[in-house]
Parts: sequence; C-alpha cells; structure tokens
Amino acid sequence: MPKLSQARQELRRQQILQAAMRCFVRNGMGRTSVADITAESGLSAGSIYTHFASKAEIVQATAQDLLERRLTALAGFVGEARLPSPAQLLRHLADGISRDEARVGLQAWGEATTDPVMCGNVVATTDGMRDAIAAHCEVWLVAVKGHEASVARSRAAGLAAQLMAVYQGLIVRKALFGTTDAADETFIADAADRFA
Amino acid sequence: MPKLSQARQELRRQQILQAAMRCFVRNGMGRTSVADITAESGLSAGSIYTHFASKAEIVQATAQDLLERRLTALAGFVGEARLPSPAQLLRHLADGISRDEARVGLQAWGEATTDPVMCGNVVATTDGMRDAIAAHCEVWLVAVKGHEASVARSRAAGLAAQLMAVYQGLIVRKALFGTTDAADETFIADAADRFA
DNA sequence: GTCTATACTACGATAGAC
DNA sequence: GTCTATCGTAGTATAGAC
Repeated sequence: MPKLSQARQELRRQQILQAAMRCFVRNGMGRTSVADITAESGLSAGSIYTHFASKAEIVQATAQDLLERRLTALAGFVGEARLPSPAQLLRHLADGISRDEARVGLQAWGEATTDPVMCGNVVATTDGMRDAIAAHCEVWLVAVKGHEASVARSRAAGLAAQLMAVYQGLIVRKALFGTTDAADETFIADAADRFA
Repeated sequence: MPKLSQARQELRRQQILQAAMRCFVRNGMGRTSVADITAESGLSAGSIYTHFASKAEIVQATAQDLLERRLTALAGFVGEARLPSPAQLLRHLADGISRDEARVGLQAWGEATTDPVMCGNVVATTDGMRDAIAAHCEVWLVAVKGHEASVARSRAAGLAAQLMAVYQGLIVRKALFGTTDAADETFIADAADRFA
C-alpha cells in the first residue's frame, strides 16, 4: 500500500466533501445533484465516482464528518484540566457550531428519518456526545458539588440527556431563526443558569 | 360560490395531504414522488394537480397542517381552566406528538433550511407556540408562584424559550432514537422537575 | 486517476378525452 | 373534476479515451 497515494486519496475525499457541504448549505441534500458537486469541487463526475460509490454515500460521509467534528470538539473540551461546569459545557457546545453546520445538521436529521445508515450515524454520534457529557458531569458533581459517587452517576445521566435536548433545540434555533447574538446569549445564559 | 363544492374540495385536499403524510413517513419528502402520492391516495396525477400547483406545494401544505395541529392542540390545552404548571405543559407537549409526526417534523426542519416558504411557516408556528407558552407561564407565575407582574413577564419569556428547546430536543429523540416509554418518562419527569 | 460523453431511468407536469 | 397517456427534462451512474 503506497502511503502517499492514500494521503492523496484522503485529500480528494475532503475536497469532495467540503464542496458537497457548501452545496448542501445552499440547496439542501435533496436538491443538490452530483453535477452540482462536480462543479463546486472542480472535479468531474468520473473522478467523484471513483471515491464514492453513490450520491447517498457522499451525503452520509458529509454528515458523518460534521457529526464527528462536533464529537471530537466536545471530547477535547472536557478533556482539558479546567473541569468546566455543565453551564460552561453548554455554552461551549453552543459556540462551537456555525449556522451552516446547524443547517446541514438539520438536513441530516431529516434524512435520518428514512435512511437507516444515516440514522445509525446520528444516533451513535449523539449517544457518544451524551455519554461524554454524562461522564464529565459525574466527575464535576463529585469534585465540585461534593455528591456521593452513586448519586452523582445517576444524576449525571439525566443531566446529560437534558443538556443534549437543549443543545438540539439550540441547533434548530441557530439554523432556522434569524436570532441576534444578544438574544442567543440571553437564551444560553438562561439555560446555563438552569443547569448551574 | 357553491358551499358543497368547497367542502368537497377540502375533503380531496385532506385526502391528498394524508396520503402524502403516509408517504413522507415511509420514504421522506425528498424521495417521495408524485406517483407515490397518487398511488397512496387512490387519485390520479391529473386530479392532484388541480388541487395543488406543484409537489413543493403539497410538501409545504402537509408540513403546515402538521405544525398547525400542534399549535392548535397547545392553544386548547392552555385555554382550559386548569392552569397547568410549566412541567405539566411540557408533559402534554411530549405526549401530544406521535413518532410519525416527529419524523415528518424533522423532515420539515431539514427542508426549511433551504426552502424560504417552509422556513417561514416553521418559524411562524414555532413562535406562535412559544408565545402561547410564554403567555401561559406569565399567568402561572403570577397566580401560583406569586411573582410580581413585571418580573413574571420577563421570566416567562425566558422560560418559554427553554421549554421550546427541550420540546424540540424531544422531537429529535422521538423521531430518531428507539427509546423506551420508561426512558422517555424519566426524561420528561427530569425536565419537568427542572422547570417546576 | 481523471476526463468527456452518454446511456438509462425516473420524475414533474401537462394535454386531451370523458 | 378526474382519468390515461405522454412529453420533456433532470439526474445518477457508467463507458471508454487519455
């Protein structure tokens, strides 16, 4: 296996996925044609089909990349030594996603309702985020709030589920509502208070 | 204007929209063809196009009906004399939406990211729900919690935004995650506690 | 690996009879 | 108003040259 060739393949793959992402932001996953992606990427149809077997695969891979970026960012944040509070965690989640990402995220949810592969990816990544949040909250509840280990664990699970729900609501808000930064800040501060 | 004819038109319209709804649950808005809707409704293509100008219009109308049903149900609930708490409100919102409705709701959000008409409908209806919740919470904060009018108003606005976010998160949960009733009940009870 | 050109299909929408 | 039949197009995927 030539290593350089693999790196080049990965580069092409990213080139295609980033072009697809821009197309999805503009026209949505459904109304984006493979021709649109070829035009946006500067590649040809033939080239794209050597890297992806079908349009569905491009759609899934684009969403998967997006989901994984969010999960990785979260893992990095809770991995720091600072031991952020649940409120700070929520704030970081909110700040970490752009409007374009929120838009394509919503499209991915819509696709996931009828595409089992997409649904599996969404559920797996979302569960991953929730578990990372739960694990962090458990530590936080013990270290900062002085809870006992067993109650911290069960409280952290519920807390994580709630934080994820608010996060998901915030994604809807960011994608569809032309809210001002000030209004978003109020919203996040309010939610943070509730989980403080 | 013949009245019976209008009623008949409305019946056909509902016949088409209900068929479309079933198709969207099965295959999604994007992958449902007009032929699918004709087959499901028992009507013909020609007939459908006398009632709707395009497929996009059918998609928008189906989503609009779904959104309005949720808004009307909420208005009815807060219109009762019982003065439910925010927690009970959330519980009612959660119970009022089926998994199929949640699925198509998610598809509508995805469409709304690139279809201005759909986006307008979603935003308007969601704002309507939030306002209805805020108005109710304001009354509740004054009557049950004994808050002063001015602080109740500002607190109610924030509370309503938070409740909507959790509600939206719950829609995602209901549509994509095969959660058990018990787990959902825990989730809702936990959220309700937080807003009690 | 990448391109151009194209085969094949599926879909949205309409025409015209009844 | 409703049906059947069909037109035109758009879009996915592939074949074959380079």
